[in-house]
Amino acid sequence: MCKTFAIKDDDITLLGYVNKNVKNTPNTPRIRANTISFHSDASKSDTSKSVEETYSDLMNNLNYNMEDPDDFFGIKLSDSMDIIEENQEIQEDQEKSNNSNDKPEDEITIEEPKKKTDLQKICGFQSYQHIIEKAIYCSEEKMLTLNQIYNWVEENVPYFRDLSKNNKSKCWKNAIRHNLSLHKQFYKVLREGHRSCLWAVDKSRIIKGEKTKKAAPILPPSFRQRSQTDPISLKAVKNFISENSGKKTEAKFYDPLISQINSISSGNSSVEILPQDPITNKSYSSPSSTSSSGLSWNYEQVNKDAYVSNIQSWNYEYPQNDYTPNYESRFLSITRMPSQHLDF
DNA sequence: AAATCTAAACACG
DNA sequence: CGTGTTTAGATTT
Ligand SMILES: [Mg+2]
Repeated sequence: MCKTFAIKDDDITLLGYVNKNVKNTPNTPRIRANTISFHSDASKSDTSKSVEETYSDLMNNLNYNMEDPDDFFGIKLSDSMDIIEENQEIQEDQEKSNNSNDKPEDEITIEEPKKKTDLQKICGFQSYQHIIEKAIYCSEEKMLTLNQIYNWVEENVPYFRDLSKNNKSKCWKNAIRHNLSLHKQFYKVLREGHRSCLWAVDKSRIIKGEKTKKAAPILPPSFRQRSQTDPISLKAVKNFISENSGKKTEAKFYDPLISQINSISSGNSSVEILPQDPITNKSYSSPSSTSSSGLSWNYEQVNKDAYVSNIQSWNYEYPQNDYTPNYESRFLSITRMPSQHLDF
């Protein structure tokens, strides 16, 4: 169902910024750019197609209305221009704040960072884990409640304090909770008579390379959420095509059951069975493992009969939740943007 | 490939 | 509704 044509040539990687309503992080827009992916209905892995072939392959498998040449899957060319300008502003702002970054007065001792991560540049801590550890280590009892961690952060990390002042604490507080729960070095100390627990740190609880087993998801491909990266304007695509005429593309095939492209391990799939998508009547192969969110898992063997009967029980009503199926499979998306952009 | 970030569903008192 | 647990897609390293 999904086929990714990554443009291979190093010199033609750039299509443009499409970053306005970054769907995946709507509250924290940031810059990105880079490879183009054509998600189409093509069913086989191809390599070395020309850009033109790739494009026509894409279009032949898609089903959409081209009547408005300025409108491509909800994004208007004019909006694309706005997007570029906004991104330039964002970049300038970031450079400015980087340059004018004299030491904040609330000095906290920070260990010499090994890596300069984005978070490091923004707030002085390498990751949320580091922030939480610091907060807990700074406490008398080496234990804090969630709310005390929030408070420590707001008192000691100007960046997050400012976010809170502007009513934008939802994301980082969520991230704190997420990290507390997810990472094994943070453990709970229950208290009698209190609703919430204390959190403590024990780094020896970290188990490196720990894997989680998981059953293969049983959901019809058509119901699976598609990439959330932004669609781009048709005009931009056409420009790209004409500018890169004849150059070779590399097609990467990936299983429709799994949407995180960069995590699919090639392993020999024990799950050859697989399903035909009842809508397209196409069949797919499945990778044996994927990882996401820092967790990795191996798929358990899927029983064919069970799988088939599951398929037969699929319900093709349009669901009303967020996981709206996208039968058209028509997204043309851009991911991983580098530092340049193309004018279109 | 692995780690991290952002977002959000969901449970529970 | 605040606290916790999880899943997941995107991004960074
Ligand atoms: Mg934990």
